[in-house]
Amino acid sequence: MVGRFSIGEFSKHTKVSIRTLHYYDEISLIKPVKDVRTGHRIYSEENIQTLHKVMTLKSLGYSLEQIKELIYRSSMDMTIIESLRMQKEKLEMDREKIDTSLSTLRRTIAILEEVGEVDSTILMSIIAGMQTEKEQRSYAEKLVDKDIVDQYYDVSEDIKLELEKASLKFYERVKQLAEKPIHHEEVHEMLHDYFSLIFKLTGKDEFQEALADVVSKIEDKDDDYLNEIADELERTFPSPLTKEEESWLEQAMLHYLKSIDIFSEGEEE
Amino acid sequence: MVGRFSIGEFSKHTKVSIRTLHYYDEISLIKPVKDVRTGHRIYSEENIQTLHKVMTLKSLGYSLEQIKELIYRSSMDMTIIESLRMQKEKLEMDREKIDTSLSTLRRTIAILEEVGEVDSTILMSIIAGMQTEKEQRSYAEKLVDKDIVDQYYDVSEDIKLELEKASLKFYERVKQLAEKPIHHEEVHEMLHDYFSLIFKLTGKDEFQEALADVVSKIEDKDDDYLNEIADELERTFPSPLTKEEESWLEQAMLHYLKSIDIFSEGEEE
DNA sequence: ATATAACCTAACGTTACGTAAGGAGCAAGT
DNA sequence: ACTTGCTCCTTACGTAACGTTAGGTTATAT
Repeated sequence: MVGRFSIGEFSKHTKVSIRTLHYYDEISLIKPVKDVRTGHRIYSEENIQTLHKVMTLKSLGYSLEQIKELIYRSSMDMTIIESLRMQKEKLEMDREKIDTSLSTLRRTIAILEEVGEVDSTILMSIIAGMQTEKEQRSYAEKLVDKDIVDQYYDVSEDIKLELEKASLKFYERVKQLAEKPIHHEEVHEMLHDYFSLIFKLTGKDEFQEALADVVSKIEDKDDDYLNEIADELERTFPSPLTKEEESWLEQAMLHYLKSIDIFSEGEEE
Repeated sequence: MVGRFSIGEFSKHTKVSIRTLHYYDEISLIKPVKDVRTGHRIYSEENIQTLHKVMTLKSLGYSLEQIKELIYRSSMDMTIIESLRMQKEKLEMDREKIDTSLSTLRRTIAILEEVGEVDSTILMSIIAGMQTEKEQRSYAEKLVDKDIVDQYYDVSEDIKLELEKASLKFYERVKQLAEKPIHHEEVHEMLHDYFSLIFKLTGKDEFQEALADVVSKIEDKDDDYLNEIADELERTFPSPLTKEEESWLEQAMLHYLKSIDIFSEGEEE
């Protein structure tokens, strides 16, 4: 007899586990002949071909259920091309997700290598920020002109890294100082450092412009709409600060902005 | 009471399903307080932060088991950087797989759009060939000089497509003609077309050179080794032809090569 | 008081197998 | 004749991260 294998031989030959073959038999994907007397499965040459098709489609990411449907038509016509296109789209989406995750991981690793140890809540919110950059952009475009948004987000990875490190430091200092009075010198220093860096990285004029734009855009919208957006923003991109720290920071910022005429002249150093 | 939510409120606020919250409670990932009287879960602000960390890490591809370990240390030290690196490597591997599958899908779709309908076995073996291009290269490098292998594989997608379409046609014709005598005119024509195209696409001289190299390399090795490789090759990249078609083709090729002096002068047209 | 909404626990379904557990049939060695 | 040992069989639980009933209890609205 040529081309008749026991399940063990078949498994060795195809490098597919016996359990897998049992399973494929069970779900009627590959049904070998059965020896009526012993109940043993007998595989043929044809089963090799079929198994090979299965493995091929599996490597393209198809489920066994889909494979079962595809495999038993003898000619691959226009129906299958649709299925291939869908599979392609699915994989393209998977790839995009992986790409953003990889970018996030690279940047996070870079940050940690420089900074050493970080409060986990803060780090997580930075990571979340990176992971949701695309969504952030769509949100931002609801509030600000697209070219301003582009200008803010289309910067080099290096600059992003600097900004992320700055935010990290900033949040850490907020958490440290949140007990102190808002007119304390260290508080002033912290805010000064933060704004200076932002000015340096995004350009002072540009930042002003964007800010002014946001303010004017916000004035146009009605409150309900703004509350809705604010709510959704909080959900999607939560801050690492507690409610108390948040309101403390708000006070401190107001005080700082009042104390120096922020949008007037050059900052020293 | 500020920041105390029922599970329904919490679910609406975070957009995480109630079932998921139940599950996270069950596996001790997020444990809200429980009203001792009613048994109802009561979520706090802190739970929001934790849930947010969970979602963030999940978006990076971590399992809930891994997340549980990562999440309850307050500072992210050098231990986590290792974990991030591993996750990065994992994603990079995933990405590579997806990329080869996408390339295969693109090429397959292109073929089907041009050719229309195809025998499924043949198409599958072409797809399998595309999916295993990398492995094929490593195998080829065992038999042929690396630069010859490179020369063969490092060609444009267009040329690859041409070759794949040619193989497809070729196999189809083999299956059609396999009954006929090997000296039949159509058989001669088929082999002529096939070799002509290969010569055109890879260059006749280059093909000869590669072939000669293979032959000389093979002569060096001992039979056991060659049989082993041949066996593994058959397993990994099976042909769409049956045993009979295969041996018919071998005869036909021998006849063809004898009938014309293949490596002599120019082919017409 | 009663209807309805919100909550609870328990448990099965999903995907593609891995991993025992327990048993049958057949050969070789003692 | 008995015991190993090998290959095969079926049955069935475990995995990850929930979705989806089902059946029962509590909270809120009328």
